[in-house]
Formats: sequence, structure tokens, C-alpha cells
Amino acid sequence: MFEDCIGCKWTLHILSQIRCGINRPRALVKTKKGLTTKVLNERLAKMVQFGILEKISYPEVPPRVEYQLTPFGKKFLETLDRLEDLHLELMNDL
Amino acid sequence: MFEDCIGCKWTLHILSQIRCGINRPRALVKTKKGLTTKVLNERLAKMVQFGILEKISYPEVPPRVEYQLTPFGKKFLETLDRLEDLHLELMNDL
DNA sequence: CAGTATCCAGACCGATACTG
DNA sequence: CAGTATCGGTCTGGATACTG
Repeated sequence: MFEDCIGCKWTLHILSQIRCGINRPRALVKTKKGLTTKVLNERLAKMVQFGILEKISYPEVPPRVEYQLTPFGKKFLETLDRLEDLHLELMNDL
Repeated sequence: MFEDCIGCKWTLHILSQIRCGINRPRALVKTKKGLTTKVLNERLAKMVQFGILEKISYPEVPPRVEYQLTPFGKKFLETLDRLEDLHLELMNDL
């Protein structure tokens, strides 16, 4: 599951954007050059499947969709933050 | 860095083996079918570079090499364990 | 705007053979 | 036994165009 989630150069970026409140597909695609709807949707689908994200569709025209972190997703990111802290600590020790 | 470490299907396996005390290249290659010296060495080099592993060469013939987790490497794995715990928790809630 | 389908270049990695 | 080099198939993912 890790591999599938993190073993993709976009996943971390996408998650951090969603955490910042950028949670609509179009907006997400525009946050980084090279990210396309195809790859974005693949990643989003995976993360929904893994219980990291939740998808909300509003029955409007034009359609509106938002993705939100689930409670698990939030804990997941927090744990990742801790990993980053660890790494920064290491760098400081040098 | 995460991407580089975890975004490879072998890394997690290799690290868990080393944690179990299987820390010589030859032995590691034999732990999983499909793992070759080339890929193994690539991964080991990366992990040494990232400060996760430490390489110890004994000046013997035939040569003997061992890899060990650094303190950072141990914390790194512990944090990964916590991620796994989180995921198991999630599964239980269903 | 959201999402899917198609195409194709290029990275990746497994197999093999080789050196020290 | 440790490590490097080379080759070649596979599969990812970026570009593009399309539907609802």
C-alpha cells in the first residue's frame, strides 16, 4: 500500500495541496506543470480506495467535485510529517 | 527522498530483512526471487547515502560486507511501523 | 468542469555476464 | 563473495483529444 501511495511522484504533492484546501480536480491540475487529469484521477481513485481521501460530488451543472482527507488520511499525513522531522533532525546533527 | 526510498518495490523488503539480521548482500539476494545484485546494490547505495544504512567492509578474502541500520534508520523504520499500525486500525474499524 | 481513451517515448529493472 | 556493465522487454505516465 505504501508503495502504491508514495511510490508515485505526484501523490505527496496532491495530498499537500488538498491539505491546503485546494481540493477540486481542475485546481489541482493547475498546481503543477506536468500533472494531467489522467494521472490525477488515477491517484485520487487509489487514495479513495485506500481510505485516505473521500470524494464528494455535487449534483450541479457544471459538475463540481471535491476531495477531502479522511480522519485516517489526516493521521497518515501527520505520520509522514514526523518522518520529515526525523530527517531534518538528522541533517542538523551533521 | 521518500519517493526515492519507498518508491521501489524492494526497499521495504530489504530493510526488513536487514532488521532481522540478514545483512550480507549474498544473503539478501537469496531472500527474494527476482532481486538481483544490481538492483540490490542500487538500493543499498541510496540508503547509505540517505543515512539509513551503514556499510561495513571487512578486509578479508573472500570479501565480507555487512549493512546495518543507523540510529536514524531505526527511527525511520519505527515510524513506518506506526503507519502500518494506523492502517490496521482502520481495517478493524470496518 | 469532471472524467475517460488512446498513443507512444522513455525510464526502470530483471537477466546475464563479467571483474576484482 | 561483492560489485559493475550491458542489453532488452515492460510498464509507467505525459500529451492529446474526446465525451457527458
